[in-house]
Amino acid sequence: MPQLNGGGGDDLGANDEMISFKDEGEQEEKISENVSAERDLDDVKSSLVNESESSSDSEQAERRPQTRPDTESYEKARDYFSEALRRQQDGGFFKSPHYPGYPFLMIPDLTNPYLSNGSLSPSARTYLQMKWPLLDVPGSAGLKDSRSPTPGHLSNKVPVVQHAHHVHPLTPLITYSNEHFSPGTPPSHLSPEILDPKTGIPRTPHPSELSPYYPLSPGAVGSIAHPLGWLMQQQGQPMYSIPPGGFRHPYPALAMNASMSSLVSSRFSPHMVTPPPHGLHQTGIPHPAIVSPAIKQEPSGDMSPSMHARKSPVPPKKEEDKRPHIKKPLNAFMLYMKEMRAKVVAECTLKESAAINQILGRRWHSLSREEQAKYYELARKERQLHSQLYPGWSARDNYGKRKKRKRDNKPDSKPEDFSIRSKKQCVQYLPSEKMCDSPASSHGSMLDSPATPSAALASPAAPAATHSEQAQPLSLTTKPEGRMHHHFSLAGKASGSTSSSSSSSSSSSSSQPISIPIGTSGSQPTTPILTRPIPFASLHHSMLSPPSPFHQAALHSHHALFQSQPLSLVTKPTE
DNA sequence: TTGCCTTTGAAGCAT
DNA sequence: ATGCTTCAAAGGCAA
Repeated sequence: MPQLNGGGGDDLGANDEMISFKDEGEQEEKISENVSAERDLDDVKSSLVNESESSSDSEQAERRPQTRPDTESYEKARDYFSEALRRQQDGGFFKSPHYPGYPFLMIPDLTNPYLSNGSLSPSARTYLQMKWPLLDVPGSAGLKDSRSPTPGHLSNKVPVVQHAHHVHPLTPLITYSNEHFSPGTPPSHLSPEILDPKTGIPRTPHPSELSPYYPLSPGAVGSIAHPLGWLMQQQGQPMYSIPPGGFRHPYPALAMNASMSSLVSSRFSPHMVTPPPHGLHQTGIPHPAIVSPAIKQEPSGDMSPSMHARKSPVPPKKEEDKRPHIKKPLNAFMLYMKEMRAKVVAECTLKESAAINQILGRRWHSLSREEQAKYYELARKERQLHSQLYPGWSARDNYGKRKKRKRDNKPDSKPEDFSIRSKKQCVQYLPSEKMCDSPASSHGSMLDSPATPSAALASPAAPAATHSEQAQPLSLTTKPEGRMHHHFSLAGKASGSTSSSSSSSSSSSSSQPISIPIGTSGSQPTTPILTRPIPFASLHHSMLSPPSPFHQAALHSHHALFQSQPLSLVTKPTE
């Protein structure tokens, strides 16, 4: 029932494909997925790569024959993957926790839908599939830092080792940590130290600095770090070493904290406070979210991180921002990306994030509400955790830290620039996407997604499911033209806008923005900027409680909007 | 070496 | 209240 989609109806059209895909199709999906994925990738790639080389031949050549070192590993991964699939089919894999990581956070919430349900939603399976295979990959081990604890060691069974690019499924929760743990990362005991963003040199923060961000004592904070963080980290970044011991301990604590958050808060402290055994992980580790840019850049070198970090005396540069850079919590899609990226990467040789992200975006849309709901909830939890960890933090703190986006360029960039940038015109691949996952891509999900989250918020566990049910139908309706739902904010994004304009212009579309194949073919043209019909958020907020009615209403409105002005392309004038 | 590209979502800011 | 902007991850690529 949850998935009305089955009945989906017309709208599903797009969705249908996807859904079917996922559901039982998973197995098939895998198979087909590989194919499709490759195609998608190829398409994307070609598009991205650009016009210059478009020949399919070349593509193929690229794919297979090339035996890049990476490729090999990927290949292996694939093999494993296949095996994994088979196994899964057998059911073996399912047993393991869907989200290995979740448990940590969610432990408190055993009831939590994610975990609780033994049954994995199709998507969940997917996750596993992806994850496991990768995890298993022996070859990948090589990638990882030798120092990293052996997989077995780390987790019972969960092979933590992944391809360098692969992120542990759990990562999401840990996300904060990624960079943190980079090789250069200071030893845990140093945790209190904060690297200077610019220099990368560790410095000791003033208490005052910390206070806002670290409600807990610094040490405490370290303990807070997401347990998985370590795992994740290393996965992502081969180098940073995971303290062998560090790992486990923290988890429990973390788990409690994270999920329990408010409830457990009291407990929380005690755990945190606990002195770290080795000094590392528990206390020593800075929360993942706190990142110093410098760290990232550190060459993953070989040096043991600890040595490194400490090396630099830390000339406190405190000036500008003393505050450690606390990253934003990942949103649902980002979490999804983290998980799936590995899979996508494994499926094809493509490594470009841009291309991969496009694919992921499509897939995201193709996910069923339930599946998406999971991520939304996860994201919600993550935000919650984040807020707890960093009560004073606000997204705005990070504003301006990230280099500037193109936005800066925008002004500069004139039409000409567009052409330049146009390198990736989305439009190009739109057509190709056809197959892809998602025609639906843009449209339907948009509605859902927002909805879901809200629902989730309303009631963490239940809502998701419920919501999904309702959402699905709705989404169905919405579907198509909807692409627009997309983040129109893109308009805002300079890049998007610019490119879009360029693309549109190139394709001639400013006038016909909609040239985009709405339903099937098109996925989202990044280029065209659509106007957003209704702020979902607002709707949700207001209507959290009444799900169905609300959704419908929302849909309708969306629909209406869409139809009325389905895609209004906004060419984003560069400012 | 740095930033772009690309995706969606969340949050903040501006109007 | 609405819309726009920035940032989150990630990794190849371009300048």
